[in-house]
Amino acid sequence: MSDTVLFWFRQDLRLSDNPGLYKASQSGSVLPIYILDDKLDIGAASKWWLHNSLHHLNDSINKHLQVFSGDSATILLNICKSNQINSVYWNKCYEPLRIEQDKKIQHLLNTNNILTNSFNASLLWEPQNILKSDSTPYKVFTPFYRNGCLQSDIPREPLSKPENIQFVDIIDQYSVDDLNLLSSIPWHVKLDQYWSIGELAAQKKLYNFLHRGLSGYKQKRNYPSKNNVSRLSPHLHYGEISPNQIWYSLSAELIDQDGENFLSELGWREFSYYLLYHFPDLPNVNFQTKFNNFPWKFDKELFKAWQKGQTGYPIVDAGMRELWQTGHIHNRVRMIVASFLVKNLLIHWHYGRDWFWDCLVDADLASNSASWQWVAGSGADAAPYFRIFNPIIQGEKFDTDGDYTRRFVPELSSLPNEYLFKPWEAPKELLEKCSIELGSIYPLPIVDLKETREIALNSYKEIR
DNA sequence: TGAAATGTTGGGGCG
DNA sequence: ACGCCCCAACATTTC
Repeated sequence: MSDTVLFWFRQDLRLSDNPGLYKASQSGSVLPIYILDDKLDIGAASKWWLHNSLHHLNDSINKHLQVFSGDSATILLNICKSNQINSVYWNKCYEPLRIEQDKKIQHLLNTNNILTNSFNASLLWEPQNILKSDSTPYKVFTPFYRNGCLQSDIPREPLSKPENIQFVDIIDQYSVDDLNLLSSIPWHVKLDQYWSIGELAAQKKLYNFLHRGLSGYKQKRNYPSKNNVSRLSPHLHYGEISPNQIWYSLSAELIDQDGENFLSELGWREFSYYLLYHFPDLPNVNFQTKFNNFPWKFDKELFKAWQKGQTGYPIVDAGMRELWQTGHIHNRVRMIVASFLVKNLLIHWHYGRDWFWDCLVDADLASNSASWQWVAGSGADAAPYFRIFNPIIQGEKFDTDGDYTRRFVPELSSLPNEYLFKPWEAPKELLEKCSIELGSIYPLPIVDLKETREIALNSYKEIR
């Protein structure tokens, strides 16, 4: 007769390559739980994903998942006490709030004679292990990745799914639906058609990407109408797949230029978590403090136009509408819409951060914070502030055939490529022929690119 | 993982 | 043949 141990699912909603679950299953019968902690801030689209992911997880363990909501520490202690459990397993999270919480939980449980066992299941390299020779953290990606990560221990090899886990149940618990992760307004139903959720879906998506998307990745990943990006980010966020599984899925012959480039994107994910770990203010505070004096403007109407995809710049609007419709934006287009918000509308990156947080199915504190700071120019190893994307040129360059823009801005679909990214320059007759009335069916540009670019550059001069 | 301004070069038209 | 201008094409600098 083995003891019952508790396994606490968090951002690791999978059975394969799950070090905590693997160990737990070797130590006794497993009580698998999920707690929706009331201190966690989760965006609406991400809640939708979580709702579905928990259902998939529950199905994969024959409905043994026990679900709770409230204060993690209190709940854990209560479960352990009322079920005579004296050992708890979980995989670590690396966000500041979690780190702080976990420390307290560990202390609380230990002082109640309950053992705690935690593992790394979500990072290839733990942030505290990668430091410069002067034992301070890296602040630039390339040396972090090349000299730090790649010269350090090779990533842990993925574990198989534990066999024959003995699950135990308790009575009187919530079901996944009781967590109320879905909004009562069914706005999220539109997302259903775009995503398959859960561990199996993540594995399939990786497999498809390796066979159909990886070849030519380095160059083709910049084109939003091509299928050369993995779209694994939401699966990674909830740990339906581990970075280790992705890392080791590239066999030696796949590690060419394209493969290296793809793996380095995992490196950027590591870098974001690394920065967040060493600089816990990253989500809120400019990494480069000189940006604290930047003369941001805030115009509610301009911001709304950006959110709704009504800026009058087709590639920007396509991106913002992709976000609203699908919960996702292609990475190239993320940079374009973000640059437009921060450098043409001169709106603080916090506003963009918050909108993305609510709308993205892959909303992730580390990646979202680091990436907005990158675009704004305020981050570590960020894009220089004066690098300002021109949405016309970016559209012409990266959506050459216009397929992406036409898909999300259908009111312009009959416009020839020549004018697709600058419809206000099209001859009157052509616009009429295409039934496009600018200012009603599609907006005129809400700001002038040249003018706002000048203001942005002059503002930057002020803070230098 | 920029874009615009400025500088340089070289071919062709022309007197 | 030569100088001059124009300007596209490319390179470099600047923001």
